[in-house]
Amino acid sequence: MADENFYPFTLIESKWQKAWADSAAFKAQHSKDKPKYYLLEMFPYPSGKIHMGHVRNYTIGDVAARYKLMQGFNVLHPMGFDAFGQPAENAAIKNKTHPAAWTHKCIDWMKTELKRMGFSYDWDREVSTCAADYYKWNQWIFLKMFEKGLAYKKASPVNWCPSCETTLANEEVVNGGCWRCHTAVEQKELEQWFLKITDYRERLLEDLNKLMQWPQRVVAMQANWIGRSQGVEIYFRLKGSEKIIPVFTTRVDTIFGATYIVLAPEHPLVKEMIKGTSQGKAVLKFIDKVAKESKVVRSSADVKKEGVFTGAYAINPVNNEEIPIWTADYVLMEYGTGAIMAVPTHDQRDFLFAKEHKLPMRIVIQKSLSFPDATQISEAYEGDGIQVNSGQFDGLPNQEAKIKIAEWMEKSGIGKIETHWRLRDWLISRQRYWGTPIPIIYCKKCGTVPVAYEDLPVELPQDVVFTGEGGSPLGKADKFVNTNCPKCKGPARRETDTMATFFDSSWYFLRFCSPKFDKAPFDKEETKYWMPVDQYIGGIEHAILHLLYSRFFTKFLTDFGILNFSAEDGSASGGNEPFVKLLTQGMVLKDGEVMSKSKGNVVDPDGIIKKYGADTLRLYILFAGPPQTEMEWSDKAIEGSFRFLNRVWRLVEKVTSHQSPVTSPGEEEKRQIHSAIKRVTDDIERFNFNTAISAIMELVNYAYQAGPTKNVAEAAVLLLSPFAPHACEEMWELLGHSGGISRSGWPKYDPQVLRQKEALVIIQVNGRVRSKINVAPGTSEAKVKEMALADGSVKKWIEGKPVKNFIIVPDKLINIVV
RNA sequence: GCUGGAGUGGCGGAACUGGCAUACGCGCCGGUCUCAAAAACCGGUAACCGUAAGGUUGUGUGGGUUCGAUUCCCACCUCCAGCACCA
Repeated sequence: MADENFYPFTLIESKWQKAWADSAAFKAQHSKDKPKYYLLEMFPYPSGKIHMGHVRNYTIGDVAARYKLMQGFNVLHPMGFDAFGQPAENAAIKNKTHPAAWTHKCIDWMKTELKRMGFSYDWDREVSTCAADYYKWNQWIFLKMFEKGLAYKKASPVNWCPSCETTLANEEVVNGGCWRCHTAVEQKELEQWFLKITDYRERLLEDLNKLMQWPQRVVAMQANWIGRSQGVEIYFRLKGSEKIIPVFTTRVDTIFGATYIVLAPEHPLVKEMIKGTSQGKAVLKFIDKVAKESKVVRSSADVKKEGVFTGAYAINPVNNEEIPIWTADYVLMEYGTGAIMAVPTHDQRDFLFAKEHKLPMRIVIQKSLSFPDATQISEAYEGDGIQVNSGQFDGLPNQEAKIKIAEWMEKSGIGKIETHWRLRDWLISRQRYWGTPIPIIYCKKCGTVPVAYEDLPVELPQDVVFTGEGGSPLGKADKFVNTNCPKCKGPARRETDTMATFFDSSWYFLRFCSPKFDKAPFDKEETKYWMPVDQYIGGIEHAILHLLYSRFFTKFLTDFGILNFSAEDGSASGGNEPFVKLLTQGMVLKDGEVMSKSKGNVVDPDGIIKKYGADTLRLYILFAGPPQTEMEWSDKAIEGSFRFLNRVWRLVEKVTSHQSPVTSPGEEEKRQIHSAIKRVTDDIERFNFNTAISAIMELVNYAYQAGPTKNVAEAAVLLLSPFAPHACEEMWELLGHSGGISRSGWPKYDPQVLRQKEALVIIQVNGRVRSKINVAPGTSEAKVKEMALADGSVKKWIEGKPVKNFIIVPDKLINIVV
């Protein structure tokens, strides 16, 4: 936009982008003379264009990075691309190009766009996960895990997306569907590679306590996902047999109220126990029916619980009671032991089921002195109380009984105190081409053999055909598949699955510390200096997946002796927690909805940059609201940010062109400047960028009202520079400075200046504001009291009423109670 | 159901440890400049009563603590997000 009414942002922005690149202004170097600050934003998947979500994420990070740089920190602020993944493959099938070509084109374009935003990245450290010198180290890490038994292959039912034609990790199944295409996920029995993340479940849970500076909800989500539950595994015996049915419960205090047992329809014992009984046919029919139901339907809460009696009985080991064994769809094979003891009086699901099928009930926890009959109750009582009908445990509070019963059962050998976890091992095999080949060779003689370290990388072959007709494309690349066994040198076949891309992103923050290191995934000395990441910024959608996996990687790499760093203050991350502080930014909405092509409500950053410049876009996206919350994009409101930049520009013009006399700054002006410095500094520290910007606006408004001076202009430009760096560099130069604004130091405020000459004291009568008076700071209470009582409008309110009390907050407020 | 969060003008939002509710911006209204417009600059803008001075009400709802509550406590409502027949 070449309009004389507006400042020439197009020229200015390209000028400074070039200047920063030419002078390597943001190059990070290991140095001992300055404190380090590692600021990281989640790297993007190179889908082509950047969207407003990227703009917001990276602008938040850039302000923090530039601010820390001005404060004199040695800032590491890198950027790269999470470049493997399925969209590239889909694009290849559709456009008849190669995934590599498509990806590289996207990366080039995204880089151009990121540079156009003026982000202060050290581009010398750029990494792409699809580059052989990156994924080589994926393979290297995998081999280490294989050696230590953390990577293993096993046949098991796995999540299968029929549309993507690949397996999925549990973390990638969202509401029973594929996280990417939402197709309903099926179960399939396959032999697949897993990572033993369950070995780290205790530490992954325990160390959440160290993450004091993470959003609580992310910590809660991870704890939830890991899902520890403590209880007792109870051994019921099948009547007329030596077979044991283990049952897991967190409420062992209710064991004396167990009136029946329920097995999941898939439970292997079910088919065995019905052999030759009259119930056999009905049970088989039921099992068959459940098997046909999809997982989604079966787990929806409002569906009525169904089940049938198996005809068999179990012996409750605490009282040798015979209780019937049922099978029902509300018991899941995947959780616990696939069998439950049912206590209808103290579990609502059991209650509903027992009522429906007229099964017996017995109260064993009494909530008050009144003792309802089990036939009278209308719902299960799940709260605390006193044990009844519980043998030698009668009369104990149930929480106490829980411990005593568990200990007693363990001692008597009829149960075992156990901890159950929700977290499962991480399935990483993908039947896809565009990923890291798993460095394993299958030999008829030697079995599963790892590729030798010196033979890495196992390169992805380029000449592969993409038909989109299913099956792993690598499986059809004979040249790739057929190889020799590293051990016996005989003919062998390569693994044709590739790694899930979350493997790639689980350690890229370590690679950034030494992106060109060629002896290991990273240089231990460099990670020791730069790690942990001081501030990590990204979307909430990674609260579980990426953040949990990265924590896992950091822990085992430390255990392997490959990684070694400690947090400087020791508090946030006493070692092996990768991210000290986490900020999850909110989404950018338009018309109350997420921007999407199908809804036609996408605002393209490119168009905004053309119209107003990158500085305006940066400023607006931060000014619209706090970074953690959702923001509503407004085409109208962004003009306010543009107007403001022009207003600052004209302020600088006035100061430089009119040669306004350099007067020594007045008291009030100094106070305004220092107050703004304090507010902006405090707000940036807390990531309250929206209020930081409004503080600068107030300073500029003051300058217009009081008459602009060089002092005010310089302060405003310095404070604004992390937000609108191009315009501020230019204005800084116009104001007669050289050497770049990012090296000019962050302004400091003087608390002395902030001390006011006069304090405004609010006078309240009975808690309501009635008047205001100015007093000298530190005026005695007696004097203030006297002044308040003498105030005309106050007199009116206290007339004829006895004053009961005075509340005085020095230099701030006085409340007269009448 | 459990977990985490949010509810403030016409709109986005502010109020850091209880002390002037609505800063800053958008929008709207008025003015200055101009032949006119754009741009800019200045002023006004929670609701209600009042010409005004001034007053009353007001931060999802209902209670409580306090001299004083958007802020703390209790109960509830609504919305968002995550998990969930988890035994």
